[in-house]
Amino acid sequence: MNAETKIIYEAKAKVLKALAHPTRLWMAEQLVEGERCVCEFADAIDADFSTISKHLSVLKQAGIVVDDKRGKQVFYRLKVPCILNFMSCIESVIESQVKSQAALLK
Amino acid sequence: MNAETKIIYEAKAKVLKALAHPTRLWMAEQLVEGERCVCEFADAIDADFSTISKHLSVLKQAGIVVDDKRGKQVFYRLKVPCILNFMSCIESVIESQVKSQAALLK
DNA sequence: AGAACATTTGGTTATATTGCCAAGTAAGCA
DNA sequence: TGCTTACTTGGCAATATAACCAAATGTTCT
Repeated sequence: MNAETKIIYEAKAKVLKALAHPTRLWMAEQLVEGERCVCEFADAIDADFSTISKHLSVLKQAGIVVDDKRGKQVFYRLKVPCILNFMSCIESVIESQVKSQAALLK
Repeated sequence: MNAETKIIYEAKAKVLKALAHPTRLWMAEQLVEGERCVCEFADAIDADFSTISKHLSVLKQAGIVVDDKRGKQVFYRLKVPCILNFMSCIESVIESQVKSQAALLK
């Protein structure tokens, strides 16, 4: 792995890392259906407002979402909408794991 | 977000987390082309043998790879081969970021 | 059986992440 | 202008991750 490859994989990993948290992943998936304001996430998630804000900031830093302040509210939406694409793969990983564990119980 | 949803997103996040490291992501992508033994990774990656082994163990725990000991060597391969699918999306996130940054320089 | 090789595991330290609280900012309303 | 609402930011403590070294395991070769 040369220096350039390393930089590329660090960049890719950073994007994945941003999504690799249950709350952030859930928020990203919600955004597939359209923009949401921070208050809507705050209603749905049992965590401090500041925690939610920080999670959104991680997604923003990673280039996954963009924010848009309108009046008192801040709306977030997906910058690159293809995130939905990989969830089916993640789900098949989990499914395959569940099957392996079930096989062990036999 | 109810308790069940939370568990599902924790499981999904765990898979993403396993891939969210430059070395592990690179290894997973290498495996798209076919199985590799630990020694092959050790040749390509500038890190301790034990570090590489631990990374592979994280991928295994997450259900992304399976291992297969043959003689003295241990071969790893993808358990669920669709990982390639999401890299194009990650790449477009990065591309979009590069464009945003380029726009700022104008 | 003992040496050599390939890999894993345990232990430690450095660093990063998470989540809460408290304080700060910015917009709209009284 | 001051109050309230909607967030963001800073700071801190708890926990998780990462990398290395050293030691352990399992396999083949002599």
